[in-house]
Amino acid sequence: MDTKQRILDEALTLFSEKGYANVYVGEIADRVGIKAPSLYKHYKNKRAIFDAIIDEMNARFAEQAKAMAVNGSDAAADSAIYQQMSEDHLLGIGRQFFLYFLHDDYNRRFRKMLTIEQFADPELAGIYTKLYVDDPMLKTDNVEIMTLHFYAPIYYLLTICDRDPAREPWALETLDAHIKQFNRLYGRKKK
Amino acid sequence: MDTKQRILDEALTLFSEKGYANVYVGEIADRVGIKAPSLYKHYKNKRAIFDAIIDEMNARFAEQAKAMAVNGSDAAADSAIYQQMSEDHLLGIGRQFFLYFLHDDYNRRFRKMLTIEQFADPELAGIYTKLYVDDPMLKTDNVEIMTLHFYAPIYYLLTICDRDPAREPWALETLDAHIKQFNRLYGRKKK
DNA sequence: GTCTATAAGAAGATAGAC
DNA sequence: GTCTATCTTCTTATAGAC
Repeated sequence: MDTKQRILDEALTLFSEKGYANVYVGEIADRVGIKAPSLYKHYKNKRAIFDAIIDEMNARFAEQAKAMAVNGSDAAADSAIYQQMSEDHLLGIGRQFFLYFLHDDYNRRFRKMLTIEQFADPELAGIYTKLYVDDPMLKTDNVEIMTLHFYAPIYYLLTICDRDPAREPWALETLDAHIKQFNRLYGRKKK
Repeated sequence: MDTKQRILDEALTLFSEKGYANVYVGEIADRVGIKAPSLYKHYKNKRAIFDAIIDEMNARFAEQAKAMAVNGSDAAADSAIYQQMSEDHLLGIGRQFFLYFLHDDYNRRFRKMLTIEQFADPELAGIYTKLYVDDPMLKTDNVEIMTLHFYAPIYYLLTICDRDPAREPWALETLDAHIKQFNRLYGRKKK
């Protein structure tokens, strides 16, 4: 990875742990293995590093959305989507989503950074809401509440683990129990 | 309100909007109507203001918990608690909880401040988890998932409104729809 | 592109008069 | 308890050599 990208990477790590204001350029430079002034050959100033992270993220998620769009836009089938899935399939989807977002380094750091910075910058609040509210929710027909009932507990468990990673085993148990119960309440297929 | 308390109040407001590091002592002093150095007659340093907020919060919530304990510790009845309630009663509980936490100034500001600072300080993470995970959850018998299904969507809607207050009307509609659906899935009494 | 040296400014905190 | 003046430290950012 080139220096310019490594700066972004280390900066994101630090921002996600301490927040933008608590991270000093010298700290980022240290981690990259250069001195602070060298960093200014790659980025105009500290804010430009932050903005570059946001830009990169927007690009990544746009790409992800494009890939999703292939199979995710069949609105007519939405209302039946949960009933048609087997419990095992639902469990798989839940676990996959949960573990991916929890452990994928980029997602985890970016989510934590947004959590910290959301109230200071309306643009960041908008990005957060888009990623964790608007994008995941199926709003067609009457499935909005069903999706809320499926998704909100998963989101809730995710934020708990972000705060306290030691709770992950409990969260995974709870996640499974949640989805089984969800399937009992909403589902038709039993296996 | 005396100056010492007003400092706490203005500091909490600022911390909840911008985070600890982005708030300057001079800014707090300005809002109180004094100069920064005067502030040091009331608190040893900036951190002491923050700590005093945490202490005051701990005291408030401890008191609140004591009041709750009078009627909230009947574990044996927990498993039936949701079934025995009418839909209107459930709706009332949900709305009351949601609106109180959203609009009570102290709760709102304190929650936002914790959201911002949680990753920088394990103690704050612990407080957040205690307030929004451990305390609200009934862990007795098999009600844990049922409570999760009732509570997680409410918590989720709360965080959305913290980020974007304009979504409150939508959140209230969604809240009602959630609870009605919850009651349909879990409840027995219909009115 | 990286370094050392350093400027420029911000922010926390203290001294001492009133 | 509040003020003005000031100190000190920290942090961003630039200058200029290599």
